[in-house]
Amino acid sequence: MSPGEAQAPENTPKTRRERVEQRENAIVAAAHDAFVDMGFEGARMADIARAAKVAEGTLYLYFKNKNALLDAVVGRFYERLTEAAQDGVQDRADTFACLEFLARHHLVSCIREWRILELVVSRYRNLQHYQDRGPYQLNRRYVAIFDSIVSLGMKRRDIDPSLPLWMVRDLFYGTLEYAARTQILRGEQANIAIVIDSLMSMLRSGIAPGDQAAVESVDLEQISRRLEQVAARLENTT
Amino acid sequence: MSPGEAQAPENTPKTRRERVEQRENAIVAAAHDAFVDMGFEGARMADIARAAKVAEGTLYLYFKNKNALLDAVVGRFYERLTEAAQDGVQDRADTFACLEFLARHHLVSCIREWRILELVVSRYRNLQHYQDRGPYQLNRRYVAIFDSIVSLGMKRRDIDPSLPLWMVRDLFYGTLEYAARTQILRGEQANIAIVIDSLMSMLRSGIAPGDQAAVESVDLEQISRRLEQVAARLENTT
DNA sequence: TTGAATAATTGAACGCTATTCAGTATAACT
DNA sequence: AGTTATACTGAATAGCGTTCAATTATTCAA
Repeated sequence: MSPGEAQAPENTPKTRRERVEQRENAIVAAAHDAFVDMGFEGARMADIARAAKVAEGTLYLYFKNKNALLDAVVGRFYERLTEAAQDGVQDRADTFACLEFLARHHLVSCIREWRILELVVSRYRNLQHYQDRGPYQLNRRYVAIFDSIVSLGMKRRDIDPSLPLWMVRDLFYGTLEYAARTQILRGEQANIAIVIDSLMSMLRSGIAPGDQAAVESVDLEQISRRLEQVAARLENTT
Repeated sequence: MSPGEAQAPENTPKTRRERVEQRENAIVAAAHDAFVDMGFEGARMADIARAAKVAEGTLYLYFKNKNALLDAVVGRFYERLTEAAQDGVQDRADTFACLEFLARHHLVSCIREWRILELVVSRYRNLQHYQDRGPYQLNRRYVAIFDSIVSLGMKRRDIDPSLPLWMVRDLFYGTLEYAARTQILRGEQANIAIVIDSLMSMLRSGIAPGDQAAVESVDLEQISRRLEQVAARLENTT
């Protein structure tokens, strides 16, 4: 209100909406840290309240219960994930280049925010009514980016259209999640490049050796040409 | 002890060891059902005790705590899984035939005992000290079967030896777990065949269209033979 | 068969944590 | 300033896993 007042939202926000939002952010941030540090069960509502500088009861004015608090934390994770994925895909034309970007992005994000992913895995993957909870829709939105790349790739015949889309998706994200876990368990610094290269290689030509598809189709052409030459000579001779 | 005694362990087992074992089985069975029906958190120790016809305190004589009870339930799951996998692999020579068997076995088992798998995912995948708990070793033993198939496949050059073994493993089991979840979420009856066929196809030749490797290598042989025929005739003629 | 010694079992009591709610303080508006 | 509506508080509640003093069953020597 006072004209010279600098817009410093961190100290004394003026509107009610701002105050509420700021408090919600503080709570979600406190919950994020508590969950990451202690896991879902290990994090106590009392701790979260203290960290957010709020009474325990106040948490329940902002979130129905501990699960809803987790939904909020995980929701923000998916928002970050989706935004970055969208950005990276936009300026890439080639199907496999897009897939490689998405793979690297997913892997790096999963490794960086591994504790969040653990929460997702352990608290959503086993609930019948997961589909009713917030992060489900956000997950759909994230995955939709991948789906559109693959659909387009199938139209372009970069990807075999007879494969079910969901199966390609399960292979892609299933592999990446497992690979991320492997990297985490290994400790050391994670070797992103090897994972991505291997995955892309397997996507392009399977697990058989020597990238046969490419190599042999070259041979095939050469041999075919040679056959025609020989056949032509034979026909000329006789 | 008494000579005419029929071996009926269900009613009045004689030795202490038998009694203890029988009770342990009853407890694990009760825990299994409770976990499957209600999930880990939903299942109450009081319920399990009642179902096993035992006092609550008795559970703690047999298992250190609720987690140890889960370890026992999951341990038995892995034992079943490993035994069947071992059996199926034994009488199969071809690398890809083994992989296909393992894939189908894993997928079918995961779908059949989905609730158990949910427990595994939600309670082990996020613990730092998972490696200390019982089921870790059993999981290793199970996965070792796959590893030995792939290692042998690499020696035989059925599988590209430059791929990291762990990466092939992550692709295999990551894909199958995600695919199992997809099948479960879809409801209906699960379509095992499509999952397995798609996976094997992607393993053999990636996601590119036309199964080129296999098809073209057959063409290659045919053409090569034909070329020799023509060449032979040409040589005879000239 | 006895009876002491040992082992197994019980269930009420404990501690811990998410959640609630009656009471209190703060903001909004006239 | 006074009044109403809104936001906040933290002690009280309830439900669960876990413990342990008391009780019952089993073993085994005499």
